[in-house]
Amino acid sequence: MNIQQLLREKTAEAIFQLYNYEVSSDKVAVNIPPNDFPYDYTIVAFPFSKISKKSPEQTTTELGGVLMMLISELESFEAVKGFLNLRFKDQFWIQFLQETINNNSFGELPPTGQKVLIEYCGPNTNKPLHLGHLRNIFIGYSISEILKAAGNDIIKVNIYNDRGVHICKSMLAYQKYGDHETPESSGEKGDHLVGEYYVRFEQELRAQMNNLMADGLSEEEARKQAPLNSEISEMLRKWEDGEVEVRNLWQTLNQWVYQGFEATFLKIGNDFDKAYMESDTYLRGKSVVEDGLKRGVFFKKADGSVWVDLEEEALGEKLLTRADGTSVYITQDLGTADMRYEDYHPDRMIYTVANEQDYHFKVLKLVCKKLNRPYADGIHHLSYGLVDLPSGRMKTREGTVVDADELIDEMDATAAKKTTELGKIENFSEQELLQLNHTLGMGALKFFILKVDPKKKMLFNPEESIDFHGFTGPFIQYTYARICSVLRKAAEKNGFDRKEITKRDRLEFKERQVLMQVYHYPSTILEAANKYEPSTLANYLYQLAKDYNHFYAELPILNAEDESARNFRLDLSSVVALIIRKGMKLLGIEVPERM
RNA sequence: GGCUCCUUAGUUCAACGGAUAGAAUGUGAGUUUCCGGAACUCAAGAUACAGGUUCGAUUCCUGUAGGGGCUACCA
Repeated sequence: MNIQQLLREKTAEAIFQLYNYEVSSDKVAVNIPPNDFPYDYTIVAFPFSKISKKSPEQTTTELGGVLMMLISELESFEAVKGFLNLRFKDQFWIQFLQETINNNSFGELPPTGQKVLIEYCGPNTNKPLHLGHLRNIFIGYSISEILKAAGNDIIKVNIYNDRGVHICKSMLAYQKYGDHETPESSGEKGDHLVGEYYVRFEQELRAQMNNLMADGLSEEEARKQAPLNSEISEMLRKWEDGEVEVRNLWQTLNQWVYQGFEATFLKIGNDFDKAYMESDTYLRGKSVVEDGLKRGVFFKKADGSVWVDLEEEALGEKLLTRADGTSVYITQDLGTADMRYEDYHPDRMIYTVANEQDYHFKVLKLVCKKLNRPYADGIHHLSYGLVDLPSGRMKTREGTVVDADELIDEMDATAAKKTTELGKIENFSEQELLQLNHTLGMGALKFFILKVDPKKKMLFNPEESIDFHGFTGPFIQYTYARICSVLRKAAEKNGFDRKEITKRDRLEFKERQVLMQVYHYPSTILEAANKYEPSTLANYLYQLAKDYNHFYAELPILNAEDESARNFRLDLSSVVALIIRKGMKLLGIEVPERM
């Protein structure tokens, strides 16, 4: 059993013994004291002095005395005010290492039997991915891996927003100005090529509007009257009617975009189990709305538009289909949700979508409930904060959007520069060097993003390149590479056999510190999974690497004072390396054996 | 305007209602011929403001100031 769990239960037992009073064990606070503290755990005993009707010190002391009798692994305790500090025997921790060194599945939690479907990425198919998508993808991918480690079955899905007005914009611009350009002929990545036509459309539209506004029209009027706008509406109509020429154009451009996206996914090490297309799900959504209308869950206004009344929930009235019968955003989501449930019957459906859509997902869940969908309660909006620039939000109009492919290339280049400067890579082949720089560049980028609590907005400054020192991915990767180096040397010298059981009778402070951090790995996985927070794991791994580096700086390993210390420290090192490798993997980050 | 989220060192991020609010970066000063110096050590530096609840508040409640988001028959 987990120590903190044990302490909670034994504390409840002790309080009952002492004062004949029942406290629920999950209300007992067990903390981990500050890092340089000589005690392992702290029980907050202030609340018990009300029960005992004695001073906090006295109550805490009495509790400590009883716990010493109830838990044989305890070595000592100390009562400071209402804080009960507990120290476990060195032997307890040594034994923990011995068990862990032979446990290949350390940190993999038992199966929950739950099936979880997680959606992330969700791009429009009219322009390339940007930094915002990267945060989304890194969070989505990492949470998937973390939930897997926590014992769940995971289905990772993408949703392509592949139809609608915005898609027609790039199509129309290509039709007008494209001149049969292709990714091959232009040498450009498909998503970037299509994105250029999207921008081109906006420029041309702007020009038309400016002319109209010069004639005295308001901006709003100009937008309505611009010829390009009616052409867009016409194209959308043709698309909905399935007109062959438009559909072919649509297919062609979208294929280019998908190929571009795939190339990016490959570079960042991302993959999906399935992709849904809104062009497939929106019709289904319409029939969901019709069905709800028949059942009286929704209502129709005089103009023919369909609404749901959410006044009771203080969310107002929400449009579900337009007066002309066409679908809106939420219509598609209703169809998509049904299809996913049919496909997989998941216990939970997670939507990784930015917090600007908090309202939308509240409504979606509520509407699903009103429709009595069996999956309604399992809907969870994994709402994350936007990535801001120093100037504020990224804006397409102002050209401040940070392109994903460019950023990835820059990270590789920065890594290459650092690697060359440090000059530790003599024996690397060209291929290995490229691989290493990409590993480090992606490690820096992913860690930079994932170390921040997803719920919070975060800031990215394009002027300053992402750091490789301090609280970073490369810091942890370096720690791993250095451990590998030590283990290699140990193997060369004495043929160190990890399976040999470590014998040790007492611990140095730094050893104990690392060991305790190792101990907390499984509970960190569980916490990260429950809170949907890769940042919890990222922070943990950084702390582990830091603790290890302190240990490494202070105590010799290969030249340890005796054989048992040497073997023990090698065991400890290899367990830390294992956790770093597995833990970073859950963040989507690889670790190199040399760097 | 209505709803909602946020405000912690110069800067970027931490802290189940618990001890002296942690890191990183930047700044200054250092690291024994020692297993990898992308590391380690030391110093200075912060809870927007005013109340309230509590043995105890960065955390919970109320108000003020400043900022973000939503408030489309866009997605």
